[in-house]
Amino acid sequence: MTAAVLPAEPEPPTPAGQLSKRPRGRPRKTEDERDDGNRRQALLSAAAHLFRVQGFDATSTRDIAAAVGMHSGSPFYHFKSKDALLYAVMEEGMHAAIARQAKALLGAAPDQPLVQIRRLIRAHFDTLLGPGNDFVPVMLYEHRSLNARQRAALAKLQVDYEAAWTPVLEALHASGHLRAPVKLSRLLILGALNWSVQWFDRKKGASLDGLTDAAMALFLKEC
Amino acid sequence: MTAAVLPAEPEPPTPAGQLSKRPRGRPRKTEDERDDGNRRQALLSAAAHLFRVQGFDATSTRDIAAAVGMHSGSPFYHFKSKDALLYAVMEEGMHAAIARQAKALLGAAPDQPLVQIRRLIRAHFDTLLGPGNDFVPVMLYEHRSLNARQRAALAKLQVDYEAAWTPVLEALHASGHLRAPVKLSRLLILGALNWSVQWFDRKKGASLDGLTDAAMALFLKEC
DNA sequence: CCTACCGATCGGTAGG
DNA sequence: CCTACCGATCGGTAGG
Repeated sequence: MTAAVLPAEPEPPTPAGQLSKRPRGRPRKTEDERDDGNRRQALLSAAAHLFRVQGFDATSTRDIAAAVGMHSGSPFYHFKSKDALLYAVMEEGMHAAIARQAKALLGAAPDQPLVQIRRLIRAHFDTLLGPGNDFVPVMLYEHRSLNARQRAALAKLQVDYEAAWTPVLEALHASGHLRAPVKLSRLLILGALNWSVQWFDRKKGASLDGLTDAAMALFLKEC
Repeated sequence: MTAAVLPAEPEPPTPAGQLSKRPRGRPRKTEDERDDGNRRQALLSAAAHLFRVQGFDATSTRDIAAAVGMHSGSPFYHFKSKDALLYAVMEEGMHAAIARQAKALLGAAPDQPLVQIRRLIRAHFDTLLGPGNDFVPVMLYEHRSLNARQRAALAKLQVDYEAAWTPVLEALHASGHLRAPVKLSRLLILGALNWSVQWFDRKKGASLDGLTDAAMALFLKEC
């Protein structure tokens, strides 16, 4: 976890129409301006971690505030509701996942679906199980706590993410490496990977490469 | 869902210090005493359904009481805490799952691992997706809400359940139908199946047999 | 971003 | 199983 224990001395708010003992306007951070979007990002990371470990409902906004050295009401200065914070965590997770996936596919030629699928799987494990990657697991397991509007917005990102799998699976189906229908294959494969969040233990020394090998061996035929 | 829609007419509250028009004491059930463990079971079913649809934290004990026509404090006559109710739901789910699995395996000869795995998969889909089977999905997705003691007790049942898969997967590995390591295969396969709870839609006309076919085709080699 | 606080909800209980 | 209630927690806010 990266949440600061000692907060960077947040400046007291200057209320509307009232005298403040401090200079008006944005306080001139002498040289370093280390807390611009910084506090917001700290809240996001702390929330992602706590939501993942304890669950959304079991985590109070006070917990999150304390994790970054704020007081109980302060998170609402950055996020208008606990829900909005949850949504922001998930959105950031999906953006990172899509970027990681696109990057992974860059090195694989389109006519090598076996290489592509391996990279997709490996990138997915990274997103789920990589150190500090709490954001997507939260999305997978706290989906229900979103309202309809938020869910719809996230669904678009998920469609984008999963869209990358379809042509690869179709190529594998055509070449005989995949026997099950493409759509069901995608659902079952992603399910198998997603479930790893429940049992994978980083400390037990298992490697994401080993996991990827096993998944490849399980899902793909040799021809 | 089996929760009564029309609750059994919970009598209007008799305010404090006022005479009740009804006889005191336990009402004599004329002949049938149809609600011995009956109310308890009704609570279990209603809780399983609500926990599955809304989640454990988002379901209040008042919701559950209302679903079976009780008043807010009454569930605690049957279960000493909300946690205990959750645990009871999961335990009942696991007992049913183990029984269903054992029954499915009865008809398959030990030397036919392809038949056995198909039956294991089909029984698992039944447990997860069959009509009215809310209990095991609750177990899969509300695990975190248990305390350590309850989690340990359930873990034993899960070990029992998964134990049935190992010899079958070993036979398939030996015969070349399975290429990935047995233990990782079990984890990945069960994950793929468990995740179906997230996307399977009974109304869309998909059949559990079709799903089973797809899973077989995805996981197993032809030889 | 802090202080001080509110209103609502919730699990649980005593006593019948 | 109902009545009446309590104590605690929690998301959120006004005002500074």
